[in-house]
Amino acid sequence: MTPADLKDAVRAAVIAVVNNGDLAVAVPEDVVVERPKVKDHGDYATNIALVLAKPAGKNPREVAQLVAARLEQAEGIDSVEIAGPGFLNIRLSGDALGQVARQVLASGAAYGTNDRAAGQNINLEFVSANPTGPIHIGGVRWAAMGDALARLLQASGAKVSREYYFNDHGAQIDRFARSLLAAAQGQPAPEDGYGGAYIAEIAQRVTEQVPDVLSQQDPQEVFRERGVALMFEEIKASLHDFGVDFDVYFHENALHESGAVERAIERLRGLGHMYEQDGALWLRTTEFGDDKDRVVIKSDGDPAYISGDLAYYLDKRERGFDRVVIMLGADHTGYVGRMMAMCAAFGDTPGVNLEILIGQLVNLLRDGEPLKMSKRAGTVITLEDLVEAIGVDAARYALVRSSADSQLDIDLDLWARKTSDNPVFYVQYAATRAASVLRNAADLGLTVDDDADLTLLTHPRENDLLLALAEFPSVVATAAELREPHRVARYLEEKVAKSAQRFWDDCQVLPKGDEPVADTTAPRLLLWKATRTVLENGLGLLGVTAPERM
RNA sequence: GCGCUCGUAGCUCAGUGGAUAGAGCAACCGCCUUCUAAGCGGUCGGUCGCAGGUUCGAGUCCUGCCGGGCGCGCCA
Repeated sequence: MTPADLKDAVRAAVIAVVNNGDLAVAVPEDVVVERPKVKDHGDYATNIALVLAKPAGKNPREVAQLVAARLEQAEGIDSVEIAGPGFLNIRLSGDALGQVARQVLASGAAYGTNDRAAGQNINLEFVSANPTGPIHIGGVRWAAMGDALARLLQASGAKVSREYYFNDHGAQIDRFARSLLAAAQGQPAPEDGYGGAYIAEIAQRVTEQVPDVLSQQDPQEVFRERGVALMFEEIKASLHDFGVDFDVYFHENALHESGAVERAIERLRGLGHMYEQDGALWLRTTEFGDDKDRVVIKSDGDPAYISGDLAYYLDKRERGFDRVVIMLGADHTGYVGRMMAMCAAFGDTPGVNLEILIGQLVNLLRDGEPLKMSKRAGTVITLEDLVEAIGVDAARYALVRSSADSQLDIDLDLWARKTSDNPVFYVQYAATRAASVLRNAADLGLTVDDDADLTLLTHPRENDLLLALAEFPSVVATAAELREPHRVARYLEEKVAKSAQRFWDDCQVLPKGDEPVADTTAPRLLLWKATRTVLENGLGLLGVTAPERM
């Protein structure tokens, strides 16, 4: 009996009461079944009676009694109590709960997947850091969270394309090229240019590739082209080492070279949303809620930055994506209005066809002090720095375990620690304990028996753990739907790992010394295997490994 | 000034309108001759920034105010 099964049972009970003529209401499509906070309130609770009371014109406790009487008859349900204003507190029969472990094993690596987003074709763009330098800490949050979200959406049945928008067009690239040239000539960085050791390094590599670069006719062009390519490879490589690979690396330049920008502008012109003023071409975004209209082609004839966004959005839609999701840093909050207006100008629905997720900034702390970053001083903290300090698993976990809405402080000392203070180690330790029990069992010649008698799992710790495992699919679905991967991390930590550690502490599994094999050994082994499966699957969704031993 | 966002325990953070607001850390007290003590149990700790409103019910939704962050260019 999973929560989903229980929902069906509750709904069936309501239908029965309605068909019986005792209740005159429309049966809701979805009913809420949740784990009560207080243990005395049973395994699950539903507020269905409170929801139906008003439309039914009865008081909630009356409705509760009608539904409870039916629900109590359902298979797998031990008891239903009416509590408080009209909650139904439900207790499952021991066997129904134990079945969860068997279901986990039957699904294996697929346990937790769901079809809530089936049929959606999603384009997920994230990181998209400029190719003018290494990926710094701001982009890393999205690398971890975007990749986790992609995995979650896929686990919910969506088709997902991970995409990286590579801004290799425009003035910033010129500044980058000038900076490389200056470095190669042994001159200081230009006033508006980029500094730091990586500039010198890239300049050096370009010089190695083209030894006579400085005597060529247009050396800056050589530095631009080769420098961008080298930076691009470096960014791709460090993301790959971080466990993040994209399906498409889209070059902004392509939009300008292929005529896609012009086509997008023509489309909008045809829809009547473009106008000329002061020698520039404008998009009337105010018509769609933006606070000012936006210049698309500047009066000097050059395309403004937004022109690329127009063409890029249209391109994504034409490639067949019905949902375009873009993850941006807090320094891009000002974009949202114009992007949504643009989406509407194309005749699409903002919030559905286009979603923009904004993530707040990340601070790194060492010895309780924030690490200050300065591009000028070259004290930029990069993805590699973070990985070097705490490792890929800890970095990814730290970055996804908090809501993107809140600014995040990452204490490097804490996350580098190999103790239980460090949340990722806490979860991984639970996973290794599960692995170790299974390994030790195998050494004793005990295999996991799918037919183990699960009614023997009656200990409160076993009960808690089973309830935790049963929640996994709905946690995955919710996290995907709300675009909140942190829900998975919190679930693994606070529900699964916690329950598993307690289970370990109170419920011996394997015989010690000359002890005979206990009746509980087989069902407990099965429960451990199910636990290991959920931890593996859950950590996998976050891009974090589940080690066999530590 | 306008817009977005955040404000929950000493600290870092959970809590998609439900019951007595949770977890980890920190502090203090316990539990290892036996499957990993890298763990477990317990104590302490809160006017959910403030004030109104909506609701049977508000940390959650609405309004105003206070405080922090970010953004408001024919830059990209």
